[in-house]
Amino acid sequence: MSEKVTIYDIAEKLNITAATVSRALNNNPKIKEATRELVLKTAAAMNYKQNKLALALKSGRSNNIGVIVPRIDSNFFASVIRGIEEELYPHGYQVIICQTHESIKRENENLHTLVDAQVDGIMMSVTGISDENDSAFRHVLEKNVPLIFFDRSKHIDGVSSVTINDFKGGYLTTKHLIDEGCKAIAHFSGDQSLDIFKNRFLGYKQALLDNGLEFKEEYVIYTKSSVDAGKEAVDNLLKLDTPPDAVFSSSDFAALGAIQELQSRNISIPKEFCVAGFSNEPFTKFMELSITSVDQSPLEMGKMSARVFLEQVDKTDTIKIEKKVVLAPELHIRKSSKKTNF
Amino acid sequence: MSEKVTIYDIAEKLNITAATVSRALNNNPKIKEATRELVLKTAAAMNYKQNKLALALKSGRSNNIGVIVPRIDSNFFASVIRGIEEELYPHGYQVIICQTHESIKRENENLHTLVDAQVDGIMMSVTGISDENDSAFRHVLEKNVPLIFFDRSKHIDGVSSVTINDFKGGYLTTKHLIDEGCKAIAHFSGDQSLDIFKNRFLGYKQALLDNGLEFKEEYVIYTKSSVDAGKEAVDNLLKLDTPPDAVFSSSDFAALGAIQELQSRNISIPKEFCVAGFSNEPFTKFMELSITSVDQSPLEMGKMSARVFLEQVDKTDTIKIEKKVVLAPELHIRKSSKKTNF
DNA sequence: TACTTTCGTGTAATCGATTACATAATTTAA
DNA sequence: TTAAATTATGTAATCGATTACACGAAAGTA
Repeated sequence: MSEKVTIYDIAEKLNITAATVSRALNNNPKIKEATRELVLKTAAAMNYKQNKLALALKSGRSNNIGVIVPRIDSNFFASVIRGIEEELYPHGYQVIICQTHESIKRENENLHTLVDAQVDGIMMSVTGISDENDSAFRHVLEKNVPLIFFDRSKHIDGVSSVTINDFKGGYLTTKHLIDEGCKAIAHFSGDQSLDIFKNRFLGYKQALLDNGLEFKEEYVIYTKSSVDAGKEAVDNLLKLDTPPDAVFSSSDFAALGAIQELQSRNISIPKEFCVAGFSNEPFTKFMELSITSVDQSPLEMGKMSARVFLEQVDKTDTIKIEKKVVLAPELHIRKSSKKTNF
Repeated sequence: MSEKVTIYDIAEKLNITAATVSRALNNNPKIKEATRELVLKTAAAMNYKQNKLALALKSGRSNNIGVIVPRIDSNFFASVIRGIEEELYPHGYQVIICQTHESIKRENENLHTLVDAQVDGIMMSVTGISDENDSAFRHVLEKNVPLIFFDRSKHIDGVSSVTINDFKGGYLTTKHLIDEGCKAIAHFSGDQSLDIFKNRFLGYKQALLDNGLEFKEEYVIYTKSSVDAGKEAVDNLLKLDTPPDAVFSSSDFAALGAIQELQSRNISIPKEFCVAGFSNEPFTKFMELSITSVDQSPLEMGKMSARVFLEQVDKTDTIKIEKKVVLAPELHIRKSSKKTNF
């Protein structure tokens, strides 16, 4: 059933050598036109398909690129991957997916596996929990495999990145809450060893200071990105002597939890308490009480990452390119924080 | 920078041949224990890494599997892929992602590309729009590449599938609406050339008949899976002489659209009108008016697909295996359809 | 005509690993 | 002690494509 046809089979049939067949198929200029046409016709007739594995071995390029994300079943990461796939499809690259589940060990394994599989490039969102050990990343770079961080980035020489301006995202959102009249704004942060959470926090803080509001350490709560974590965080905030009247959450899920908890206590949103999230998860706009959130344009981020990869992949090795692309965040103001009239 | 170490380098250093090195590394029983240890030690010292591409060429197996989905940025498909990846990770397979965007042309291209890349198996959710041309699928089977359909399946000899019992899902949901006292239940369906939509419809119809309700053609509306489509569909239903008092939607998004449209008309849910969806998208449980929906256990579906693949991949070619796994749907009853007390 | 280019194709090495077969080394049996 | 059996290793082909180099034939030049 369906014997594999090789260039040797074509060569034999035409009484020429495989070298000539290869040249004809690759549009090598030093081949007679008549021969080329004959080979092409015969190849088509015999249903020849190039063996990519042989090509990959010979060339050292697999035409695969690897993508490493904490998990794929999150709207954000799935959208980024969609963008990557769409941008790379016309160039003939296949996208290999790896998940870390926020495990450094898994991240390192994935990096090594991808290098071993000789992918032509790696795009990833790092798993943050601080590890001093960059050896897996260095291993990638030593092998001259282009490495690109998206969203969650790290400072490593030779690595390009595509991120959004998280500082600005935090700033804009906080400023918006201030403009709505909020006086005591809390913040849900994530693991600040990750730049994204650090910068959202810094943007938040700066917006407070620039607008004459006091920054209170007790208003900053470190939460996981989950509904339950959001509930618990609000619970803690409301126990304070002077509880806040708004929260800017680095996570939409935590923001949702906050809203659910506030509603269960009959605290009116946005009248008594405003809530804003981050990531613009689909549900934020679907809710009846739609949730204000910062869009990270994941699709664009994926496409941009792919473009950066394409730029790097064919450059001569001599010049080390390191490109930092920063996308603009976009604040979507919705009911959860809009006190003033629509 | 980081020369690639091959078995020839190891052989040279130890004054033996590459064959011996290969055997030692592969735990071939006919190698002297001392030699094996020496090779292993040397390989480790030299930081040897097996070249997967060479192995793939020699063995004809790439250790990659392909997954084709309409789009990746849907919670359902992303979760299935997550399941596949997690199940296959311990077995050393890498997962290649392809999107069709519901285009048959793209689907066929992807199938050919994956076969050309010599993946060891393909798992996919078909793009339904009726095409009589099964040649791409047959091409896969001729090459002896295990092919597994999940969720959206097709009847093709030699192809295994993992689906849920959509008929039952439709039946259960409709029965539930009847039990809540609904007398005139409408249905939003999708492209019925896809079994999933056909079967949900049939389950719906059967539940009506089994419970003495009239089946009305005019209550069945074919919609896209989008919020706007749901709004429009409800709009049309309400124009009928005897408008329905409930809808079972094959899409959560259309169900959401229905709810939004009903609410904008001040029709009370679930008191005057009940709504149920399908897929158990995350937002259905997040809404204040949470939406009744059928869970398809996508994670389990992915894992199961992977397991079916693993069963098939090593079987001798002589026996043709064709496994049909049908998972049970699970109805999640929520506020949008729960008239009676909680 | 004789000599140099140019053109088209063949030869053979290469990418890195695996493995059937051959052979050398060692052990066992007689 | 010698033949037979066993064990460990080497030799070389193979997977399928690409490509530097060699070479014969055709074309151009003097």
